[in-house]
Amino acid sequence: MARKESVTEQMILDTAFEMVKEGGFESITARKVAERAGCSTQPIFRVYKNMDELQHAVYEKSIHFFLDYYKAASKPSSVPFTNLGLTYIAFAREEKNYFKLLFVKGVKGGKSMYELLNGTEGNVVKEINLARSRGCADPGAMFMKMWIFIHGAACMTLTGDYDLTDEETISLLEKSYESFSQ
Amino acid sequence: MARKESVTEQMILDTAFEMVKEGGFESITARKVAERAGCSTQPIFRVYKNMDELQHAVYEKSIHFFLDYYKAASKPSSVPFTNLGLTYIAFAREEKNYFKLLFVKGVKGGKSMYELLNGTEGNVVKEINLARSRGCADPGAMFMKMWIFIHGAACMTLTGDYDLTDEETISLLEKSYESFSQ
DNA sequence: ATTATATGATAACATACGATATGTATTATT
DNA sequence: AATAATACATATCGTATGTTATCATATAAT
Repeated sequence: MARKESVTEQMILDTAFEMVKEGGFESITARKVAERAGCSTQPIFRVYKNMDELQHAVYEKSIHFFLDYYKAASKPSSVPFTNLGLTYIAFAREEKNYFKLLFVKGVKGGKSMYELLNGTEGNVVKEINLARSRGCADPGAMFMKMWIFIHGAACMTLTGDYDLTDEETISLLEKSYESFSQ
Repeated sequence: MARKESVTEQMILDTAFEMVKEGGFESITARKVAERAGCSTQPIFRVYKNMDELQHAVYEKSIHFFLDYYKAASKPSSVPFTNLGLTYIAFAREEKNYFKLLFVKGVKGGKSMYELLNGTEGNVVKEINLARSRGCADPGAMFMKMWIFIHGAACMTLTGDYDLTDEETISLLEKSYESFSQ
């Protein structure tokens, strides 16, 4: 009875998501997404009630993107929080616009930094438990200090004020953990 | 011979600058500035060649605003960098949009974080010298570590992930300096 | 083959933006 | 008072945005 769908929700969402990588979250407009997807603006508003809905979908997809990014990069932890931190900083360097969207801008109704970090795998909890098992007296306070430091480095990569290699970053984080342990 | 000026550059700049406080840098548009200043858009483009010029003037004024803010809040340093850091974090909490403009967004052709911090008074250099005089072996590395930490706390106040009192912040910064000294 | 209907392209509407042309108001000089 | 020069308001242009109405079309069910 009905005409076959030729522009799917996946195509629209993927297109919008890709546009964020280079152009940032603000670069998503109905016309630009349509042009890049090779269609008119009509299918966008068929699938999504309005642009807010599409933006929210892109935000959610960015969350999964980060969690996948972390999963792929995660190695067995040597010093607690250093691996999570290294990945976080690398993500800020390599995926600036997604990092901004998730951890800097503070989207309306978005998830908190802790919720994002902990994810579905309980990453933060795991690291906190690791710290405890290694004799850290107050793993929660340790996480706070380490994360302030890690987030600072990540944000400074955005403005070009932090530019260390992964090896240097690892060394810096391990030394910091040691310092905060005293 | 000529008509008297009733809309001055100061009025326009002050209006635009005030608008940033609540609405952010992006809220500055020719029409909104004009409405708030009680004039048409014409005087804006008489004084400034285009909106880019006005934005740049607002950016410069924001720099002076930060430097004045720091000057007013600066106390004799106890532990190096803690006072500068406390003020920086307080500025992020109380003047979110100016903080974003100066230290997060990275304006085209804008000053680097270090340039802004050091300002006309050489604030950073003073703190580095203080650290050296107190026996710090590598004051430059100490500044880097301390500032990554301080910037992290400041950025986390923007998203509500850091919410300590000034007293707690001072204590945290002093302990961090001590930790990094080991 | 016909028909019903969702799909999507075209075009348009309403709004907001930077920027500018034009006419009017105002002021100092003559 | 007349004149010239500048400032300002009004109106407008061109563009970009979200959103929607119209309509041709493809396609599955009959």
